[in-house]
Order: sequence, then C-alpha cells, then structure tokens
Amino acid sequence: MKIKSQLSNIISDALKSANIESDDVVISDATKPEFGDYQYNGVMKLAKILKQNPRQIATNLVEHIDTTGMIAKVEVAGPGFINIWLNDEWLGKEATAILNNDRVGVGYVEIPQKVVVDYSGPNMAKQMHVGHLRSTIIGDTLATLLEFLGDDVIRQNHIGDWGTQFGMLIAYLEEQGADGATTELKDLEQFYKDAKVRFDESPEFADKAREYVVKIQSGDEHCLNLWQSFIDASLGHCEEVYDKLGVNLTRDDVRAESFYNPKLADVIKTLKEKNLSTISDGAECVFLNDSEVPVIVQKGDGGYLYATTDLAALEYRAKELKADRICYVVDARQGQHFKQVFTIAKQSGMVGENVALEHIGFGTMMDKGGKPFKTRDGGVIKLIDLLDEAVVKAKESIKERDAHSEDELENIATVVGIGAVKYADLSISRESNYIFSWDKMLSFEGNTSLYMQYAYARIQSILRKYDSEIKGDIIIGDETEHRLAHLLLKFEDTLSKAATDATPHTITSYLYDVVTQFMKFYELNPILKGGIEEEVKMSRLQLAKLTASVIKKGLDILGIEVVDKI
RNA sequence: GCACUCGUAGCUCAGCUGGAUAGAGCAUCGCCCUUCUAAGGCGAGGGUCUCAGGUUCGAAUCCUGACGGGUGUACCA
Repeated sequence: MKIKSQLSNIISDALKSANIESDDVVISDATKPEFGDYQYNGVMKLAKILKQNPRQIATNLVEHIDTTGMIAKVEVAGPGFINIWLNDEWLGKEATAILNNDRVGVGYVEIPQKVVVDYSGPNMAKQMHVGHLRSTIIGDTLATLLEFLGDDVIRQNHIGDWGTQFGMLIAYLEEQGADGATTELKDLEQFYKDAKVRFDESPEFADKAREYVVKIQSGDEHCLNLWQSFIDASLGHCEEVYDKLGVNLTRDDVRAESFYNPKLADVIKTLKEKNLSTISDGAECVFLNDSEVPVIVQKGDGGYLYATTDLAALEYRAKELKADRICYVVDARQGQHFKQVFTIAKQSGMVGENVALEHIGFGTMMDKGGKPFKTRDGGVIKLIDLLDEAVVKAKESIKERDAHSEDELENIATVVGIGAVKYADLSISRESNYIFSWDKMLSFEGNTSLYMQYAYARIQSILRKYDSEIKGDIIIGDETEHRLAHLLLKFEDTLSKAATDATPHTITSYLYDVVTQFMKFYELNPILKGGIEEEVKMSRLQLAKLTASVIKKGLDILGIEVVDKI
C-alpha cells in the first residue's frame, strides 16, 4: 500500500480544484500523534510565491480536500500546516484486504531495474573474519529487498582469488600433499601462517612460490589445478559461514578476480585510446581533476591493480549483464577508490551515462573501547567462531526461561543467536562505525531481534490457544488499533525507502515501531479473555495475525528467522 | 598538506530531500504479574543537537569557518 503517494494525489487534486499552482506534493509523517497521521507542509512555500497569507491558502485548500475515502479529517494548524487523519473504516478495510496476502500488501516497483549487488567478497587466502560480516549481510538484505520489490537482481561475489600470495599457498599445498592439505585447510589462517614461515625460512621454497605465481598467470595446468583445489576448499569455508548466516550466495554468484584477468589488457587499451591515461614514473596512470595523486592502472612491471580489475568488472556488469544500477557493498574506507573508478568508467564509456553506480559504504565494527574489533591477543576474530559463540550465549539465556526439549532449545538458540548478530548490525545506520557488544545484542531488550521474535512468538501462542477458524474483518476500535493498523499498512512505504537509500536500518526501526505498538495494543485490548464480543475478538485476532505476518516478512527480508515458541 | 566522514541525554543510537514542545533503548527512580509468554507495559528525571557566523517566516537538518575524533592519500586489495 503506497499511502504517501495516494495522499499526495488527493492533495494535488485539491490544489488543482482550488486553482493553486504547485509542482510536487510532499507528504510527511506527522511529528506527533496530536497532529494526526500525516501532514502537508507545502502551503508555507506556496504562500511565499503567491504572496498570500499561508493560513488563508491552507483554509481554502482544506475545503477542497476529499475526505470521503481514506482521509477522515484535515485541519489547519500553526502557521499553515495541514494535518491529516486517516479514516478508521478505510484502515480496517485495507488491513482486512491484505490478511491473506502473502506479500502483506506490498506491491511491485513501477519500473523494474536490473540491479547488480556486489557483496561479501572474501579473500580466498584467509578465513572469513568479522570484517566480512557487514558486507555480507547488508548486501544480502539489499539483494533480497530489491528482489522482493520486483527488481531483477544479480548477486555478485567478487572473491579475491588472484595475486602473489597464491603462489606461496599452492607451493605449500603441493609440499603438504593433497591428503594432508585437506585437513590442514580446515584452518586457513594457520595454513597461511605455516606457508609464510616456510617462505621466510627456505629460499628454495620462496623461489618456487614466485615461480608458481608466474605459472598460474601463464596457464600452467599443474599449477592451475593446485590453485583450483585450493580455491574450492577455501570457498567451502565461506559456504559454511553463508549457511550458518542464512545468506543466499551460491557458487553461481561467484565472479572472482581471476574471472576479469583476461579482460585487463583491454581495459588499459580503452583508457589509452580515450587518452585518459598517461605514463608517470613508469606506471600507467589516470589523473583525475588535476589531482596530484593518480589512479594507477598498470604497474611499472606490467602488473595490474585492483582499480583495473574493478574497471573490468564495471564494464562487464554494464555491458554484458546490462545492469541499470550497480551497488557495491564495501567498507566506507574505500570511498575514494570507488569515486575514482566510477568516474573513469563513465568518462571512458565502459559504463553508460544512465547506469547508476553506487558505493554502499559501511563503517567499521569496533570494540567497547572504540578500537577495531579483535580477539584478546589482537588477532582477527573468525566469523564462524563469532557465530558459534552467539548461539552458545543465546542458549544459555534461553535455558533459564522455560522447559524446552533439547532439539527445541538448539533450534531456538540458533535462530535467536544468529538473528541477534545480524539484527545488531542491520539496525545501525550503515555509514557510521558501530560498537559491537555481546551484552547489548543478547540483552534481548529494546530494539533487538529478540524483541521482535518474542512478540511474534506471543502472537503465535494466542493463535494456538484460539484453535478454531479466525474469520471476519478488522474493525478499528480505538487509538491503539488505529495506529497499529496504520503502521502495518506503511510496510510498503518503508520498504521503498529502504530500497532507494539502501538502508536496512529503516526496516528495523519500522519493525520496532510495529512491535512496540502491538505491545501497547495487546496490554490495553485483551483478545481471548472473557466478556469480549465475538466480532471484536475476531477483529483483534486478525490484527494480531496481520502483525505477525508483517514481523515475519520484515525479518525475512533482513534474513532473520522466527520461531513459534520461545 | 589535501580529501572524505562523524560530532545529538551518563552510555548506545534514531531523526538530516528545512517545519510545531528534538525521539528511542540501556542505566537511575517509581508503579503494574490469581489476568492471552513480565525477555512485557505505564510513568519520572536526564539536552546550549561541539562551537561561531550565514541563508530562511522557520535550522539538529542547508552553506561557510573553527575545534575535536575517525579514515584515505603513487605502483597491496
């Protein structure tokens, strides 16, 4: 339900029939309940242009607003605000209409786009660590969201599988023998360390490693096989993490750095042809806006750099995949890099003018002291360990609560623990750094996943207790029901905003509002207790059921599961 | 040096395409479980929105500058 655009139309019509010229009508959420549900603040601006008293214009306009349908009443307030109240009957009718709708009333975008979402991007030489968490889950949420709204989404996992360190790794892999390697690889971090030790202590090994780098690049079959088996094993680790996280990335989504390797020479060729690049200190460089520091696209020794690979990837995505919008869900620290690469891609024509290029940057995960998040001894925290710990901690706190069977407990702990980690991350506006705190995310109070999951479980419990058919319409009986129904119908407006701005936290704060409002409704309006009229009971049951559907769908888009019982 | 980014309650954060008395959660202090899951609800206290100018009928929001934190900045990704 696109409430705002419907209201916007009504106001536009009113402006027309009042003979007032105006361009686009912007409807805002009311800042306070006393001011209704929505407000139109455009009159003050119009007053300036028309050189008239804003209150007079507002009073005139209000008389032309159609209040026979969705709007119950409008009022002029203050210097010329127009406050809008939604009609209870309309709310009830609309809410009833989406009761059995599996999209809970959310429509599709008018013009579907082809969107490439680049996210996760782990390095194959290392185990995934906490630094990969944000890219992976923000990217996955964005992809799921856009897909749900009707865009054609192409997920791209730009894994790091190319570069000098792989010479060392496959030389070491070969030395360990295939069988030993499979076990060794269980801990990539350790494997890398061991290989590095070997590299540093043995000049012969180091030579071999360097030789293998060249051999991979030139397509030597033996080395490529070793490399491939290494990548496969490493990718297996990532998939284990994706599986735990419930992230929808598969091998089909992998477009590795190596994939673009054959295209890099052409990138340089294009840049030279367009006279964008010049040689400086022996390296092929692009100087942007008379900037002193160039973007280096080819090293003095002929090697390519990540800017080159990203340009190749941009061209591939724009021309081969025919993307309308390309989103890079990558650490905010790479902002400058993307700004440069985007500019070059457009200037060189590798990407068409009308393709939207977006760097969806995010901040760093910090510890309580505001320092980058590390283990006690200063090492990186493996993502898989973090997730396992979350489940263990969740289990401890659930155990105290209620009698659950071992299986139930395990399942709930997994859903709650993983959900807590994801929600904590997604609920912070992504650009800023965020402080990682077990206490906060697992305290299960306030704006956390458990608060949502708990509300969902409570609703399920009510629906279980009332085990006959629920039928009938939603009839708005009081203020809390009015607000709850209104919130539930705002779901689409919320998702649209989150999709445009690429801000998952828009969805989490919405869900938090929904649940808070439900809790208020539920405290005030008993559902199953005695002495309630059948019609009222049904309406409240339906409202509860619809709330549960919105919570479930909202969390689903965030990649968070729910359970029927906690 | 230059560029980007952030600065809102004791703490963690919303709000930023300009609107009315700046909002949540945690923490603190009260109240509500014979009553649909109290991991809940109700209430109280807590603010010079870093500072100084500017634009405007109106600024936490836009512009300029200062201060403070973070980040990036020529052959790693």
